[in-house]
Amino acid sequence: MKKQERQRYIKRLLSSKEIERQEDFVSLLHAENIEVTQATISRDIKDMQLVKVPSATGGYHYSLPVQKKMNTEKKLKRTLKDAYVSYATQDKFVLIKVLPGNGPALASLVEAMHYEHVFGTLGDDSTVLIICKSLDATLELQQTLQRLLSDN
Amino acid sequence: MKKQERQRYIKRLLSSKEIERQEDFVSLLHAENIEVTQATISRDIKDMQLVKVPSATGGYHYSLPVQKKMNTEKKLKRTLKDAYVSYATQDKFVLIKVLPGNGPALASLVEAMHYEHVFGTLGDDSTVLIICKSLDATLELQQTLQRLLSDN
DNA sequence: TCCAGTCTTTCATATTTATGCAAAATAGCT
DNA sequence: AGCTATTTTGCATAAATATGAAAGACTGGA
Repeated sequence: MKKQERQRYIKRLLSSKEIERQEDFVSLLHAENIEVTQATISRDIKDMQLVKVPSATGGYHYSLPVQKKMNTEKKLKRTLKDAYVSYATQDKFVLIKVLPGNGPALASLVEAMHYEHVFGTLGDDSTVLIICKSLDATLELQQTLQRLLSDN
Repeated sequence: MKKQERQRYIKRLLSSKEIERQEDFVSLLHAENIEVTQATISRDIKDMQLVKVPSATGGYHYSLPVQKKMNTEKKLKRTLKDAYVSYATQDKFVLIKVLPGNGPALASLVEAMHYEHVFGTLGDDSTVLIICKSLDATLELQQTLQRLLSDN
């Protein structure tokens, strides 16, 4: 499946870069040896229901749809609350201990959130490692997680 | 304040109609005797961080920003959970009883959600009345509220 | 009141996005 | 494989959106 694979790439790009224009997708995909035109990207965006969000800083960037984001956050919250054991941070890392078996699920939910600040995520049976992009980012992520854990 | 007032109108329009293009704002505002050009709307949209969402049905429509929506829903959920007493529906109405003092807050949160299906909302000290646009709409709203009440 | 600074709007247009249509690719059949 | 139906894509361009620059409106002094 060609289209699906491309859309997977698109999702990945969403989380890794600030994408301002559809042409950006075209070039970034080009860099990964995927050739498409802006027209196709426009249709992908419609398919995937991505939105172009005016960012606080004055620009624009594409982002996941509202609905999906809400659902994912909901699941993430539930999983966190259900499985959370403890966490620790060091440098740009956040390490979350969870009940056995919950690591992969939690990791993939964190990934699905496409957090701006997260560089990568990795989950084994009972541990999730989140690598942030900076120290500040780590702090922010920590707060986000704390919020999810504490709030209704 | 001219701009702010206009932006207030824009928010109201958001909830009452499916707005597909910026020009739609221009005409709808024109109908309310507010004259603006598309350029201004474009800037308002940037200011207000509205997004153009590809809807499931194939079209597009403008909508409130992700962040705001998530925050509002969160508050709504909390308020519902905290203050909920009972509810009943009849025709296109949903009547929610809440603990004294919580009506206005709940009503304004419901309004802030700009639910597609809601025609109007009204809250006194301990009651919120939501008037839907159709019977189906009423059903949907009921489900939405139920979901908010029951889920984590 | 008059002015300087700030903010807002429009006009004109550049930039970006969406889409009709034809071609190409893909998937299902037999 | 060979054929047909369906899906996906690119091209060309229409449609929609964003924005520089100039003009207009508003603000708080002097």
